[in-house]
Amino acid sequence: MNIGQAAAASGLSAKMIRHYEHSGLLQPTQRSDAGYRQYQPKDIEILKFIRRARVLGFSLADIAGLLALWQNPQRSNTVVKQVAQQHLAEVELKLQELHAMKQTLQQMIAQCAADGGAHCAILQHLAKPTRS
Amino acid sequence: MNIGQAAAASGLSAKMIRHYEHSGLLQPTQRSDAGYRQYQPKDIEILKFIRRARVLGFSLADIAGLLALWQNPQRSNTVVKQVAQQHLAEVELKLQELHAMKQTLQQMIAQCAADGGAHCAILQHLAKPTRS
DNA sequence: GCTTGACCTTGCCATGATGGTAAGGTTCAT
DNA sequence: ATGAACCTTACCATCATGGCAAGGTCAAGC
Repeated sequence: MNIGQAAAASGLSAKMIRHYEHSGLLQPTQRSDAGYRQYQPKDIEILKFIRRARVLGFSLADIAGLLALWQNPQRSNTVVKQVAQQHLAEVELKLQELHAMKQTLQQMIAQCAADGGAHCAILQHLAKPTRS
Repeated sequence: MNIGQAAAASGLSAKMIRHYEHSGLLQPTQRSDAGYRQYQPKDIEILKFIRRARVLGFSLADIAGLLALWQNPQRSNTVVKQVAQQHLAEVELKLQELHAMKQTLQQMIAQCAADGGAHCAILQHLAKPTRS
């Protein structure tokens, strides 16, 4: 299986698969005589694992740790849970920040007449916020 | 007023103020004989404007546009509102994505025993998700 | 006057995950 | 044997920010 097929099968881009290998997240694969990377079904499972973790927002550094735990029969689920909880905390923090942005933006937009005039509540707020 | 004081007064870092000038967001300021940037009270207001817009998550490109509108007496608040609405839409999109991550992470974490054993619902989910 | 510390200058490199592009080699089907 | 579709490496770009290095400047105290 060449990298293009591995990419299609895993949902990653070929570009990223090469990048993951280069940055140490993946073990270098076997190569064909011409130097093409060869992927086995087992490799595809690893690529899918990475993709799912990326969808959940885990960093590549986190994923490196999760992959090592996954492949270690002596692992402790306590460690895995800690990694996930730490990431969840970061996600929740960003959610709060974005929520605050959303609230303020909505208020500003609601106060803007949008009648084509020069008076603008949004610019006013940015220039000298009345509150928040 | 030197850049350090301008930074303290505006809440930006000196580094970023230089960067904004370099990237065209800010007009180059006057310089002292020694080449130090000199900031007037009016400049501080601009810096504060930028900082407030950054807190709301506007990109530097957006802010360049907002600044130009702010300083244009012929502006139309319709345009300003469009910029804000576009940005709000992006914020809401990211909120949705993060919310989905949070949901899945919470489910995975709730299913993880964390008893120090090797069995791990989190890794299981990443390896072969049952659903979602 | 000279030293010292706190400030300023420019310029380069790094982050994190991803995309693009370029220049070249391979495979396969026609 | 030719062309399309694939593969290879290597470099550059994004976006906003921080860090570091090497050097100039200013003000206060001795």
